[in-house]
Amino acid sequence: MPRWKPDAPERLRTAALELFDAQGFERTTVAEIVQRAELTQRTFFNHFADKREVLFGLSSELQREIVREIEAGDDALPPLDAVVRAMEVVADKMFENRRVLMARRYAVIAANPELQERELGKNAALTEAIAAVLHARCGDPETAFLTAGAAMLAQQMAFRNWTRPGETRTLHELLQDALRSLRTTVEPA
Amino acid sequence: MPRWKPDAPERLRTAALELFDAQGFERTTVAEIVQRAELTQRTFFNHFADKREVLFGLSSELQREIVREIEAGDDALPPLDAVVRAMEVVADKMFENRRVLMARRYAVIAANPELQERELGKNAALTEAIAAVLHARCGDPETAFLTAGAAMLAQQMAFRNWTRPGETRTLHELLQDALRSLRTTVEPA
DNA sequence: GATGTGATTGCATCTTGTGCAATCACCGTA
DNA sequence: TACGGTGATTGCACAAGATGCAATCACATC
Repeated sequence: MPRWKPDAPERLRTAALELFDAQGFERTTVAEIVQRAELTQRTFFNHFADKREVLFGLSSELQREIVREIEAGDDALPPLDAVVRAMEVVADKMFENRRVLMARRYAVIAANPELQERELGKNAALTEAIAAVLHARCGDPETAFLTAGAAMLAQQMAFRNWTRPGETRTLHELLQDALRSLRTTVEPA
Repeated sequence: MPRWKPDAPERLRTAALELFDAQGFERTTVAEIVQRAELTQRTFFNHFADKREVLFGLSSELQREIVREIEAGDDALPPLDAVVRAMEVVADKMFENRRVLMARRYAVIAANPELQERELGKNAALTEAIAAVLHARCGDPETAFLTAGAAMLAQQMAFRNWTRPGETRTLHELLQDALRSLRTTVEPA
């Protein structure tokens, strides 16, 4: 007989998502989450720095993968294309098979300002990480930052569309579309 | 004899900035802030939704002004130029004369993740507001969002440089530079 | 002089988040 | 088998942030 039921973090994550989905983030207390997961508050805060963080377990892995993919990618590609290409690869690997889950999670985040802020923070960290890789690879930090920011803009747009109900295209395709749109939008008249 | 010393919100803002600057955001309690401002905690939370918000008094005005300036601006300009132009005008009006104050505030924000998240949230709200104006004016919401996002990217870059110690160019100039860099960066090879 | 308004306050209470010490199944080793 | 170390979990006390509600009282209005 094991001392504890296994995989506490995952139990907390699913309990939290279910409750947030059902009653909203603010009207859900950590006490409720840990009760449903059969754990204690102290354990919750052992695994997650704060209440919001329970929704962002994938983001560090996402960042690692994208950085890795850029570094492994084609050196000859223009930087912006290289980054978006990496995003496409990672999207296929990490997102396409969990579309409904991601959409549910995204809806929860979209419904709450605190969670949106956290999401923006994660995106900003990812932007910096991408900029750092580009800086190391090509040169000038400003160009690196702008390239990373532009890629993230395309990613945001693609992701929004991907989670829209009724949308059937893959995130991969939507990323390519978004990059094209971005280019024609920014292009000097 | 007036019942209270005047301008409670402003007293809270300056007290907070001074303390955050001196000891950092996390090591400053609301109790300390209100003591320095000769008010009570309850009054603090009457004026500001939370502890962070005390640093973001300008952002609603900023958003109003930028939106107004876009609406009043030259209709013939390409959208991205129109937005950046509006930002330049507002920068001249609201920022150039408070450079040191803005830099101090920015340093405080840059030193704390919670404040950075709030800043990102304000930026996102501004992006949406700009996108809404463009959407109303030109058409397609996706293009509007990408244009707004691109302009904000340039703004972020310009602002970073503007608050760098030793930088002497105006935010206006830096915005134009940033837009040029962005265009050459995103441009297809 | 009576009355209503609104900024401020006090108090009770809830929630989030942290530090610290204790528990005890599990694992490797003698 | 016995023994000791490890590490995930827990309990408890407590600081700080945040909210609801009722009370105060200078000021403006009539």
